[in-house]
Amino acid sequence: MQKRPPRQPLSQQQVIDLLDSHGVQPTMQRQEIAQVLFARDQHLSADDVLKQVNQDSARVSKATVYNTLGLFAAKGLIREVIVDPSRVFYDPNTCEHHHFYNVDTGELMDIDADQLALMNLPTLPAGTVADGVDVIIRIRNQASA
Amino acid sequence: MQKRPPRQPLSQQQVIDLLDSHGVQPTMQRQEIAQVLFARDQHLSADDVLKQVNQDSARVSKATVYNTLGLFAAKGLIREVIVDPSRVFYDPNTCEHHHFYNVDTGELMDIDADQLALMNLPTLPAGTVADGVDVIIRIRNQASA
DNA sequence: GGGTGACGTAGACTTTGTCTAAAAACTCGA
DNA sequence: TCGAGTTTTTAGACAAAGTCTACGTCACCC
Repeated sequence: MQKRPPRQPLSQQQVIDLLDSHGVQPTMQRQEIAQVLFARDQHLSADDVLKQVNQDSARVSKATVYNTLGLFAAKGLIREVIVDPSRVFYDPNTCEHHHFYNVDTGELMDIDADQLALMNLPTLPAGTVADGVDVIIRIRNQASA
Repeated sequence: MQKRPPRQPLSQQQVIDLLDSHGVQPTMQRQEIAQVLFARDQHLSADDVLKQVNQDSARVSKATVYNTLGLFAAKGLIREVIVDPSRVFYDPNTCEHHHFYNVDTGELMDIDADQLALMNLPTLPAGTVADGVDVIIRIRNQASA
């Protein structure tokens, strides 16, 4: 768990420091991807990242986007959010928090940890350690069937 | 929410009644699929169901398996569980409960609702209604990195 | 210069799931 | 029983997300 990072576009130096501090070599491609991820408080799929990174002619390959997102997640820079069977979202907010997921629109919204408390965490199965707790509140638009 | 259904293999009549009572026409294929789903307390992917239904020469097509699982979920017979980016699991237990998901093994285990309480449900975004709450506790094997 | 290791890449490939068009199976009244 | 209309099933084509492979490039170090 780390402090919530700032949400204005980061300077190149800030991005480099961020990567460095998580033990990630700050290559050009990784910096580009980090810029996109941390530019604003948003939840992006791999494909979103791929499109945004490549929209103004800077070219990063699909394989690199997937590799990098996996690396960032493994290093704790971002968090995978699994709510939609068709794709994984990546969340630059690594503070403890949870999610609303609008089934109709595909929209994903944060819920601050202090808005939703969990009581009585159950004992884990023997030989296992906790890796994280995800709470997803699925919502629908009122009008929809 | 309904009572937890029995978990011994169901008689054909029980299956027919179960489908009927949820407003699902009990065709042969749907009965076969329901038998597999409700045979034991287990979480199956669509592919698991497809294989089990077809293992002893009874033939149900892929399209029908997917259609039927979707129908059963829509009618509240089973519940979709989204924990793994690569596939959806179907849970015959529709009582309120949550899940452990072992990231190392892919194993999915139930947590009874009374083992884990949620406090302070946050207010929903305007114009939306709740559709369900999923809590997933991700766990790893102790030995693994 | 030449070796080494980390990184990036294109494109083929895999897997999960959806779609389409047609066939088969029920329903129900006459 | 016939036949029209509806529902269900089907094979196979298709789509999308993600992975893999084999190679290319670059930095570093001797």
